[in-house]
Amino acid sequence: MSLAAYGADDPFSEQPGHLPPQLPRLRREELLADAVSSARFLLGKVLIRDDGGVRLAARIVETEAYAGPEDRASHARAGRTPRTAVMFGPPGHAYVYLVYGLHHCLNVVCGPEGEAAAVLIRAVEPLAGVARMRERRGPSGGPDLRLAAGPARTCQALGIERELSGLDLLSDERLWLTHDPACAVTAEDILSGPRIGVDYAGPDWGSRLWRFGLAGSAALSKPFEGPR
DNA sequence: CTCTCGATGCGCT
DNA sequence: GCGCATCGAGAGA
Repeated sequence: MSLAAYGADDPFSEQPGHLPPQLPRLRREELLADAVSSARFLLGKVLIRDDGGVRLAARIVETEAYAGPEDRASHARAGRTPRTAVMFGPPGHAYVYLVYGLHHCLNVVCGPEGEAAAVLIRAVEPLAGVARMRERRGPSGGPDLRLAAGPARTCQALGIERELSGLDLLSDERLWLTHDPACAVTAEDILSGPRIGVDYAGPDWGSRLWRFGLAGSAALSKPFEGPR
């Protein structure tokens, strides 16, 4: 994958009005599958953010699957509430929430309408607009490749907060999902492991290997255990 | 390197 | 009122 393809090395790439390469958006039918399939599918897809005219781009390298109301680790476990209503809607919308009172996390709603399945975006590799991401992350941002190595770091780097919850990632002009062949991932490069921070869900739902990551990426939020 | 702990807002039981 | 799909600073080894 080359940063140059996104104009990251172009000093004009972060000026308002700069036109990014036209990558095709994901289509809604591509997100109709269950949460586990969708979590794997989203690896290698490119998230684009229009941050007040500054174009940010990042490759998704880590995800987690959340099944729906029956999944004791999912926010949908309490049923449809004002906060989680978007999860019960059609696939392709963003579900953004505040956790621990200070951090935001981004999910992609997937599966048929009413299922309330979703995929948590846990880490991305910066592709364009790295200077802006660094500004947003502050002095503890670390190396470029680790600017968005975590679900809350991803939201902080991309300027994603609750006001964006509910937007349609397949049509919105502020945040959307695209295909880029240069960023594609093959099945044998996908690692899996237990979801992070969901022990409260009990031994069954808490131990499912529903966290997925791109082998070899320096942007993973934490290592995956075991060989391959 | 690993571990512990505090920050902090709010949705839901 | 409880408890969180996290992060970063600081201490110790």
